[in-house]
This record gives sequence, C-alpha cells and structure tokens, in this order.
Amino acid sequence: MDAITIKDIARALNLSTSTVSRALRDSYEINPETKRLVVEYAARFNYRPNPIALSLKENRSRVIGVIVPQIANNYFSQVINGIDAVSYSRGYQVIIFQSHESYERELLTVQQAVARKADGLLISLSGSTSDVSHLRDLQERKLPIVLFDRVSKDLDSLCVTADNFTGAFAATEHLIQSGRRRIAHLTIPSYISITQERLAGYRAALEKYGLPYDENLIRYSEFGQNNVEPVVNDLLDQSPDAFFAAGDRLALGCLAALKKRNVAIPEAVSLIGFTNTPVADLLAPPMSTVEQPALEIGQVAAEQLIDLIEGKRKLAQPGMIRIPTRMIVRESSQPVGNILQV
Amino acid sequence: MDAITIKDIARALNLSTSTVSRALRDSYEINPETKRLVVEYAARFNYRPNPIALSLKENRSRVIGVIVPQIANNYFSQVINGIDAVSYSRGYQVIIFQSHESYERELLTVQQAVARKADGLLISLSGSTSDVSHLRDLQERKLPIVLFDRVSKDLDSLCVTADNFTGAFAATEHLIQSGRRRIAHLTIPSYISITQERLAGYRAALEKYGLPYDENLIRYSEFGQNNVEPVVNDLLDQSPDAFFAAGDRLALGCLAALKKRNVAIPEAVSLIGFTNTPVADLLAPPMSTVEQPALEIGQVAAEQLIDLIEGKRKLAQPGMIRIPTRMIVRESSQPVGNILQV
DNA sequence: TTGTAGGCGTTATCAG
DNA sequence: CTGATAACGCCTACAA
Repeated sequence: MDAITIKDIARALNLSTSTVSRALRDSYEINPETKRLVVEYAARFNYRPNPIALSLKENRSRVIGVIVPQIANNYFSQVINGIDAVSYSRGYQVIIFQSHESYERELLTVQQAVARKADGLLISLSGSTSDVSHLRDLQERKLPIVLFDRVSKDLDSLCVTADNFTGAFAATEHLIQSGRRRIAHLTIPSYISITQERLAGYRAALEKYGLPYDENLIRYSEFGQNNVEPVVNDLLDQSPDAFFAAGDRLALGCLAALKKRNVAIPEAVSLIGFTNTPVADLLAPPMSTVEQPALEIGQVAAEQLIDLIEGKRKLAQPGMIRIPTRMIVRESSQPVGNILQV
Repeated sequence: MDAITIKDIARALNLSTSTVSRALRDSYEINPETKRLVVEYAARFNYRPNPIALSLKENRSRVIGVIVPQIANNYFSQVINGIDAVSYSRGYQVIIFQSHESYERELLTVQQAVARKADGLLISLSGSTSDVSHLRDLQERKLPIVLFDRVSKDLDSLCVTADNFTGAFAATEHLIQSGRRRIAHLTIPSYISITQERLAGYRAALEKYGLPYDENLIRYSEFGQNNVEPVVNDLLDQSPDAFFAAGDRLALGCLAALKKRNVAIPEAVSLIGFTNTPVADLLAPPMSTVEQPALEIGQVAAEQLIDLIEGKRKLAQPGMIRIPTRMIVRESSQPVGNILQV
C-alpha cells in the first residue's frame, strides 16, 4: 500500500472527502468531534497531503528553482547552502540545475524549472549568457526571478551580489599601501558582471593613488581552463610586484604557479585573491583574501525571492543588494626580508 | 497567459484532447494529417506537457531524491555532480536534501522526498543515523533505494562506496614501506561504515608487516568540530612517525596543525590523507592522498538507481559496488634530509 | 481514426 | 455542519 489519501480517510470514517479536507485544514466551522476523529485518524496513519496534487490544483509548487553554472564549486555550493537554509525554514523546496556555463543549457534548465512550476527562480548566469530575453519573457509572465553573483543590467530584476567594487578597491589599496605599484589583475571573462565590477574597483584604487592603468597587467582566463600557469608566466614578463586574482581557481593557480617559479611571496610579489576557500584558510598560504560572502548571498537572495513570491514585495522592482566582503590579510603588509612565511 | 495545455491545442484545432494527446505521443494509428497539424501547432506554441499532471496520473515523477549530510562539502558536491550528469542524460531530475548530520532531519527529508513522489532515493546516511528502519519501510513499499559512501549493513540495499579498505591498506602500506612504524590514524566517528572499513584496511596493513595495533594512535573526531589541532597535538604525545587522516577536513587540519607545531613533513612525520580536494592538489602540500572517487561514485549510484527504477535490475538484490581509489604520492617515499618540499 | 468518460489527490463552490 | 460536484492537465479504456 502506498501513502494514505484523503479518500482513504473518508472511506474509513464514513465521511465525504470534502469533510475530511476541511477537518484537516481547519477551515469552515466543523463539528469538533468529527474533526477530532479525522485528525486522529490522519495522525495515526501518518497522512501527508500529496504536494503534487496540490501543485496541480493551485498551479504552484512551493519549489524554488536554482540555476548555477556548476554545483561542484566551493562558491556555489555555499550559496546553495544559504538558499537551502532559508527556503527550508520558509517551507519551500529547492531544485538545483546546472548550466555548465552554457547558454543553451541554461535555456533548457530554465524551461524545465518553469515546466515543474517552480514558484520562482534564483539564477547565476552562465559564463556564455549575454542575451537574457528568455528571462525577460518569464518576468513578463509574472514569474519572480532574483539574480545573484553573475547578474545582468539588461534585466530589470532584483540582484544580490558581493560588493565586488569595494572589495576589489580595498584589495588594491592594500597592495598599494604595501608599496606595490605594478599590480597584475587576473580575472575571468570580461563580459561577466562581476569581472567588470572588480576591475572597476581595481582601477579606482589605482587612480586614487595616481598609478597608471596598464592593460598589459590585465589577463582574462576562460572557464574550465584549469591551468593558470601560462597566464601567470606571461604576466611575470611584465615584471609585476603584486597579483590580484579575482577568483578561487585563479588565486590558487596563481599561488601554485608562483611557487613553482620560485617567486617569493610576499617579498618579490604580493598576492591577494577574491576567494572562497576554507581549505586555503586552513593551509594559510602567503596570500591575502577578499572573502566572498557566499552563504549570505544565498540567504539574502532566497529571502528576497520568497518575499516576491509571497507578494510581500512588489514585482518588477529592480534593485541591487550588495553584500559586504571581508578582507583577510595573511602576508605581513610590508615586504619582510627573506623569510618565507608558511 | 501561462503555459499552453493540451486543451488549448484541442480547442484551437477543433479536436478532442485525447486526439491531441495521441498525436503528441504518437500512440495509436492516427490520421497523419491530424498528427502533423497537432505537432506543428504544439511546436509553434512551444507546448510542454505538465510534469506535475503526469506525476499525479502516473504516480511517479521522474525525480530522484538525493539525501546528503551537507551540500557545501567538496566531496558531496562532486558526488552530486556525478549523479546529476547521469540523471540528466537519462531524463530524470534531481532534488537534493541535506540531513545536516541529523537523524531527525534525515527522517523528515526522506518523508518529503517520498511525498514528492520521488521515483527513487540516493542516500548517504547522516552521521547520527544508526537505525535504518525508516528506509527499510520504504523498501518494503517497493521504493528503490541506493546507498552511497556512508552505507549500512542493516539495510538490504545496493551500496556504492569507495574501496575504503584497499585504499586505507595501500596508504598504510606505503607509510610502512617508507620506514614508518608508529602510524597515527585520525578518523571520523566510529559508527560510520567508512570509518570501520578504513580502520580495517589500516589494521590489516599493520598486521601484514607484523606491526602492533595501538589504540592510543587512533582518534575519532566529531563532525562540525573544525579544530583538528588539539587532536593532533594530543596524538603527537604518542610520538607517531606518520599520520593517516581519513577525510578532507582531518587531513588538511592535520597538515595545518603540524606546520604550526613546526613538525617537518615528511622528515619527522609522513602525512597521508583520504581526501578529495582539488585545492590541495593545486597547492601540492607535502601530503600524499588517497583520492576519493566522488564523481564516479555519484555516476555509478545514479546508474544503478535508475536501472532499479526502470526495472532493468531486480529490486531487493543487495550488493556492494566498490569504486577503486587512487593514491597520489606527493612526498618522496623515503625521508630525505632536511629539505622542505613545497 | 476520433471522441467520451473517468480518474490521479485536493480543494472551492454550492446545495443541502 | 456535511455532501456532491467540478476543476487542475494528462492519459487511456471504451465507445462510436
């Protein structure tokens, strides 16, 4: 026998399904005795309303669709954790989809989420998404959408991201104040929103201190290309005295590449990363970090989305919520002779 | 207007819903012309069958429930990635639930998954689950279940795990062959299946080489307790000449603690971990690794489960599938004077 | 070849 | 206070 239904209860108690339904959801005045009977029976047989039937009826699902480029990624898995925590506590379930940095795949997964009657969507755009008309269509159909991390200015939606500008500014300023002048900037593809913001922060800090902005010190690294080494080697030809790597993979790859070339950190070059790696924290490499507030981004994005879904906030009221970053300084701020800190 | 339904098509084409349904799923012989019309119209208006209605009708959902202790965990997120890849290609969607290492929470999420009419369950047991009768009940109701990683011998189900015994044996043997004799073993709570298996492998290797099994060299560390340092310090009092840490957090914590105490690795002690950290690979610390085949475990588990769901494999045919581990030796195998390898 | 009717589990509406 | 009915979207016997 499968799960018990309202019908089963009705039959057993010689009632109609509607009476049982009412008794269970405490609507209309109902005979207290009847209600007691039903509730008791339901409890005894562990009755659970069938969410699928409810979805069909109410045309909603209490499901939130989350679309991320990759699940197996420290940053995104932490964001998902935040989303899950909030969703769970507010009675929603989460279905996760991966776009694998592919626009086509993103289209597909969005369709699936819609087909599943997700009540709302949380999306971090794929690395190859430039056109967001698929999302605009959905918005016009009144589907709540909140973007996080990788957002788009072409969509009038609520966005939740780290405060990339301020974080990058602080990181760059920190390096400048440590006496660095030729700061290399290693980042992901240029068309992604966070790249732009971080680059802007970097640039603003340079300007504040009257340092030149040198294109040669900027490098964009594609996704999936795990080998950061050649890029770093390339940059070393520009004789930088610091590296600012805007991402986990880039920062750690940079660290590894510099070690391999026996470039002393932070004596020869300083290194700071825009990262999210508890592992790196644990190992405490000679690399400072601007920490991405992944968990909080997930929590806030989920809260906002659920507010939208439940009508606690008007739709189509775009905006940008920036979650502050935190800088963790691991190298001493001034070059310190020849002692390698490990 | 929301998504188009069969009814809409029927109305537009002056047909009955059943005809449309048949045309779309190519059943019964149908007038080729009618069929063409329907299919065309459906394509033009981007018709998608409502999976919720289908679920209600067919009492299945093409959804696989995955229950892991934590999502934001390198190991599990990789497993999920493997599960997702296989599920996707075989037309299933994945709903992920976290048990947060809590038995009560596991019960709840299992119920939710069942309520959602998941066609099958992939579970890695929570750290506090010892009683699996909730799962046995479901099995008796013919719900396919495959356990992975943290399995239980109390449930007659298919299990997919890393070959923990062989991996631990190889790691220990490697240490012994490097001249180590007092090998500390740092592991997670004892009641979890993988702990036992790894400990058995460790023990078997000691036995093979006639080394004593010393309880004082074994330490169990609870979950969530991020600070491995005191445990390592404690173990150092037992003057071990090697550490075998059975898990990411433990291995990296151990590495950090040893560095902090200025214990030279691998000169003073060798370190080998049962891990799954691409980050550590990148940083290449002086720690060898028995790599957990997370992705493959996920893939195999998903394949097995879907085979069960689709009846390609008989239910209630328990068994254990062991995915081989791979050892990555990062320290030189013999103690090598005083040169710290970074 | 096509249409009609019934049902999956639930609730809202309307009638008793 | 309770029961019958219809509806959500889809499929499938059965009837025509």
